[in-house]
Amino acid sequence: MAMVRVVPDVSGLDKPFDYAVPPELRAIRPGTVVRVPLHGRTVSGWVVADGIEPEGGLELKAVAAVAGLGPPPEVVDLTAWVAWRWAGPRRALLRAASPPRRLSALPVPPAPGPLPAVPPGPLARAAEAALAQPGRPGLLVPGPATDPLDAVLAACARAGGAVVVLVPSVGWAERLRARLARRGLAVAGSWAEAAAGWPVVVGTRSGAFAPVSRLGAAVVLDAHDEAYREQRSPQFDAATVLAERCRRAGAPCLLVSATPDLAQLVAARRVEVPRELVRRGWPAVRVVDRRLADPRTGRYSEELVRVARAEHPHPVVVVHHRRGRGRLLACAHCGELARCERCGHSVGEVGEDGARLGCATCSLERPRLCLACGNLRLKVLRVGVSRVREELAALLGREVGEVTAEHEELPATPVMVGTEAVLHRLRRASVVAFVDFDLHLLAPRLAAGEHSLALLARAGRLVGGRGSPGAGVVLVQTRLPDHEVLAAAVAGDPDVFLRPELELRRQLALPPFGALAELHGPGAAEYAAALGLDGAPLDADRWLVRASGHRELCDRLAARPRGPAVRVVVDPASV
DNA sequence: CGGACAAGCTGA
DNA sequence: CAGCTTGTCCGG
Repeated sequence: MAMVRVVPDVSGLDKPFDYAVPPELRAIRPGTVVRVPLHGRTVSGWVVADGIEPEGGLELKAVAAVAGLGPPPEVVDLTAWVAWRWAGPRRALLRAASPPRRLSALPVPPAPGPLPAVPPGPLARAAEAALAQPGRPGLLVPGPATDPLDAVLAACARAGGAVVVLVPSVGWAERLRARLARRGLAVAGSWAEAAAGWPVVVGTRSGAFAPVSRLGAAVVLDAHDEAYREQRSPQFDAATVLAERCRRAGAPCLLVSATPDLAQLVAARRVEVPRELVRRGWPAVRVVDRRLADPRTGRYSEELVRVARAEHPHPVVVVHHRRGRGRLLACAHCGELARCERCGHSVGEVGEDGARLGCATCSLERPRLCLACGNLRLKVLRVGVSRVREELAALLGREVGEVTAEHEELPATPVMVGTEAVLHRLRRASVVAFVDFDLHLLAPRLAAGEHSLALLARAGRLVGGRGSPGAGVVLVQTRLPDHEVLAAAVAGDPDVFLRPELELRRQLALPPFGALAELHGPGAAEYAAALGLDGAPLDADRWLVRASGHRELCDRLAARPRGPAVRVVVDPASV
C-alpha cells in the first residue's frame, strides 16, 4: 500500500507522521490537504512526501480523507527549505502556501493571449538583460520615483511559464493588477486562479508561495522593503524565498530596488540602469544643518517654516518618528528620568492635554509628577508627533493635521504631521520634511543606514523625481550633514552609501558576511552554549549567535531541537 | 496542541 | 490512599 508523510496542522507540533493511503484516495500527492487520525482525534494536515518506505514494525494508520487542494509539490519542498533557513515551524509556511478556504476544484484557465510587447526604454532593456540569465537573481537599482512597470512587462513578455510579481503592500498589488489587466494580461486574483494557470500572479509577502506549478520568471518590486519580512515565526523574507524558488526552478528572478539591502547587493547580479535614469528618479533633497541651531529656539529651521508657510499644489508632510506627545521626560528639579514604577520603562505624556504619564509597555498610568522628589515640573526631552503638531500649528498660525497608523482618516489640511506611517498612506506630497533625521541615522540597529536611505527614497516617491513635472522636495534636518546616507540621497546615487557600508561590514565580519541569529527566552543562554557557535548576551534573556554563513548557522539550529523556552530569529533586524 | 500517565501534594 | 494538581512525554 502507498504511504505518505504528513505534517499535521496542529500548533506546537512540528513533526511529520507517516500514514497509509487507502486505494480509493489515489488523488493524494505532495501538497494535498488530508484528514488524518492522530492521538485519538482527526486533524488536518499536508502531505509533504509520497512513496515513503515503511519502517520496521510500525503499524501505520490510514489517511481518513482528502480535505482539499494544497500547494504544488515544488512549493511543499520550498517550505522545507524556508523552515530550515529561518529555523521555524513548517506548518505556518504550508498554511501561507494553501488556499484560504477549502478548495476541491480549480477554475478553467483563460486561453493564452498574446505576450505583451516589450516596451521600449532603458528600464525594460536592463530588465531583459537581467532576466536572460537564470541562476543568481538579477538586481536593478533605478531611482525611487522611477515607474517599475516596464521591468514587470519585460518579465511578462517572456514565454515559458507563469510570472510571479511581489509588491510590499496590498494597495500596490491592487493597482499593479489593474495596470497589467489594462494591458491585456490575465492576472490571477485568487489562489485558485494562480493554481489553475493564470499567466501572471501579483501578490504581497505570501505570494512567494503562490501555487504556480510552472514558474517562468519572478519580479520583486522594492525588494528591500521590510514588509517582505514575516513577523511571525519563521520570520522569512519573501524576496529571498522567491529568489531561492527561482533558483530551484531554473527561472530568472529580478529584484528591483532603489535602495537594495546589503544582502541582496551581495547575493544578486547587478545589472546597470543608465545613470541619468537613476538620478532623475531620486528627489531633490535639501539637507538642513542643525549643528549650530540653538536647541532652545525650537526644532524647526527657518527653511522648514518657510516651505510650510508657502502654498503648494500638494500637502506638506512633516515626519517625526515618535507617536504621542512628550515621549521622554525628566524632572526639572532633580533631573530624574520619568519611568514606570511597574516595569521601569520610560513613561510619556498621555491624554488630551498631556496631564498624566503613561507607560507604552505596560500601560500603567500615574499623575504627572517626579517619583524621586515629587516635583510637578517635568521637562520634555523627546517630543512625539502630537507635540510637534501643536508647536507647528502655533508657529505657522494655521491648522495642522496629524497622521499615524492609528488615525483612520487622512486630514485635509495643507500641512500635516505624522510618523513614518504617513509615507505609506499618502500618495503625493509637495514637501516631505524630517524634523530630526538623526533619530533614524543613529538608530541602534545594524541596518540603520539602509533604513534611513530607504526612508528618503520613500519620501522621494511622494514628492517625485527631480526634474519631473510638479516635483517637490525632501527636506532633512540633521546634525550629521556629512553622513553618507545624506550624501547618497543628495547625489541621487545609493552607491555613495552602499559601497563604504558594505566594506565596513566586510571588515567587521557582520552580515551579509556571516549570519546572525537572536535567541530569546529564559533558556537562551543555555541554548546558545549548546549550539557551539560564537555567542554574546544582549541582555537578561537575549543572546546573539554568529556563524560563518547560513549553512553553518541553520544546520546547527536544525540539529539541536529547542524547548519552548527559546525563540529564534534568524537575521534579526533589531541588532 | 491536547491526551495519557506518572509523580507529587493534601487531608482524613 | 483517594482525589486532585502539575509536569513530562508523545502522537504514525
